[in-house]
Amino acid sequence: MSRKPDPKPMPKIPAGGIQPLLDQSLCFAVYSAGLAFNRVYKPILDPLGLTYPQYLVMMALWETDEQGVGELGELLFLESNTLTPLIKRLEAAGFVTRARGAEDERQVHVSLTGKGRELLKEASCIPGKLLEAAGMSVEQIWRLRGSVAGLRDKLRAAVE
Amino acid sequence: MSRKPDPKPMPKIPAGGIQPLLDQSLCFAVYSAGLAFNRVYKPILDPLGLTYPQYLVMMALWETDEQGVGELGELLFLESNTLTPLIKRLEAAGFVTRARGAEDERQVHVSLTGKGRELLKEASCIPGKLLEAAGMSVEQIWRLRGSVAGLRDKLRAAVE
DNA sequence: TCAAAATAAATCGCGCGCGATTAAATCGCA
DNA sequence: TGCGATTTAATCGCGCGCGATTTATTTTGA
Repeated sequence: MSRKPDPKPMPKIPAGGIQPLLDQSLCFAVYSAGLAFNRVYKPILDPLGLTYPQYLVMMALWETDEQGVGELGELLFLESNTLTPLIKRLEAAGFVTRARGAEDERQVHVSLTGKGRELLKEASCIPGKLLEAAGMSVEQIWRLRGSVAGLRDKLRAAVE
Repeated sequence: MSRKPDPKPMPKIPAGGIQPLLDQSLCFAVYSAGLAFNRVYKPILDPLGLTYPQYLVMMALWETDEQGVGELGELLFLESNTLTPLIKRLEAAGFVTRARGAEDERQVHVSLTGKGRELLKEASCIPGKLLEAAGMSVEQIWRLRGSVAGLRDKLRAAVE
């Protein structure tokens, strides 16, 4: 078990600044990996009638049913200007219902319909398919997930 | 130097499938990290008059001037339906010019203007700013970049 | 030679993300 | 109690990503 030598040399970043290079950028790696995930998910989610962001909302609701738009936004790091039309499309597709809160009429509670709960059965095979597409061990994926989530949290902290 | 214990237990994925969970998903980590990058870049790129995808195209051109739409697409993993309007906006902003190829008139060559080359000077400080926002060592970032790019390549290979 | 196939970019429509703003309900506090 | 401040969601406009299609050019092979 010897350490594999890094195939590319690590770039230096002097204080004066450097030329930003595409394939040396972590941001571009994350950006293009996001595109790649979308392309893997597309043929898997199309038969379910979901887009990828809609799938994320459904995941949040399968985990905890009946959540407010604001709560979903905190989980997904999205605002109501993104979530409201997305959730309306999920409602139009029959997966969720939207209802104003009784105690606080500013809030809108999003709940799964029977059809929405049923969809979880068909979705349960998705993590396995992604695991195969990623072509990495569960351990590797889990470590990478932690690193990327940590990066996200650092970046979020940097803009307050 | 002892190994830090993983704060979260690694999930099992039995063959029958499991409930997909948001914060255990590598895809969501990448998705939300992408959102976070965008939010860090916004206040940095706004003064330059660039969006984040436009900045990526400029990076590609700063590295190699005069590239075809197809070449840029291969570098950035984007198609002409995304790049054409984006590049037209860069042209309208005065950063690039577009010209049909002389030998093959189907191709459109994108070249930097003087203004576009000038912009590199103001952009050279960006990697440093991002390094600070990420709050990680250069070594950590470089390793993570490699892992995420490797994941992207595996995912791309999985959809041909 | 020349028409069919292939290739490159552009066009169109839709669903995000998000900054800015608006509308409505609740809260706070004099 | 009442009125301004705050909170919550919704609305609007713009720039991506991308599937599907179109247009223009080049390549091909009978």
